[in-house]
Amino acid sequence: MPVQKYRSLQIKLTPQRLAILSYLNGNKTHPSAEDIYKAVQKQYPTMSFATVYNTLEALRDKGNIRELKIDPAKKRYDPDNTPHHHLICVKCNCIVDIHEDFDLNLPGKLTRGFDLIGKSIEFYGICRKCK
Amino acid sequence: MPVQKYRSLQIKLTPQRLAILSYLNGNKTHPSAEDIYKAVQKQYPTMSFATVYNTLEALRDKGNIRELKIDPAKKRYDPDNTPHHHLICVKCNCIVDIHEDFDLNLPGKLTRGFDLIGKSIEFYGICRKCK
DNA sequence: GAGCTTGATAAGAATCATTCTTAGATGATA
DNA sequence: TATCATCTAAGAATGATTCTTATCAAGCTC
Repeated sequence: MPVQKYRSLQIKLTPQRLAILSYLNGNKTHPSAEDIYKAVQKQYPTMSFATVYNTLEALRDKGNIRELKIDPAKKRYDPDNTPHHHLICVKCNCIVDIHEDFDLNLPGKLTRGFDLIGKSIEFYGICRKCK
Repeated sequence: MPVQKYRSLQIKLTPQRLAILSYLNGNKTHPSAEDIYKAVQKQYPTMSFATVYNTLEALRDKGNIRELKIDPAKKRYDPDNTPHHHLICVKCNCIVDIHEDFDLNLPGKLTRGFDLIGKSIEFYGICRKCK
């Protein structure tokens, strides 16, 4: 596992954190804290939920992962921090990435004095499995 | 209050429900369950949280309100069920409606076998107050 | 390398929004 | 008005997340 790669995160690299980073690296499944806990626990049986949450919070604050507001029941995390959008199944809540750059700008008269930061588009539908 | 207007909802119209509907009618603030509870409690001191949730669930299932997934800490409800998007302050979580029809289509090759239902665009920024 | 300081970990308690349960009350309809 | 399905209220239960506390480890300074 390329520890080097994580140096730039500027957070202390402990074995638990490396295990979480390794699980997230290249992961396309948008896991919840519980998903991550369960996966990493196999390797570190003493892993605690608090460590998972602390690490995710640190990574989010460093801009390394995105916290998704898609599932009202729980937070989900997106390790892919290139700009992209999501296609979500309204039945099973599964999420698929959409790597397409939509040329979309908010007309100046509608910004209501906001300093704009970004945008996010969610498409809703029913996935193949749920049909 | 136009009780007539709510007949089409096909739900039993009790005083508590009418109070909730009246609070929601024309409301542009995207309230949480707690906001609604607090507001309606003034009129009905015996109102319970369960009634608020039950009513919101019924209204949502009838398509009369939208449940917003914008705030990870709590559900928020949008009484405006005409198609529109949102502009959200990342600091105070305030939400402003954007009534602009963006011509936005997901290319067929990206649908991954989903039956598409709809889309939702969120713009993020910092509002005038929070600057 | 020893000691120090800061931050991380583990375990469980605490919190908070939401959902469930139950018994009793009320609206809708004929 | 009688019937019945549904609603209400109160509080318990749930479940994700956050907080607390006591250790422990990493990385710096000397």
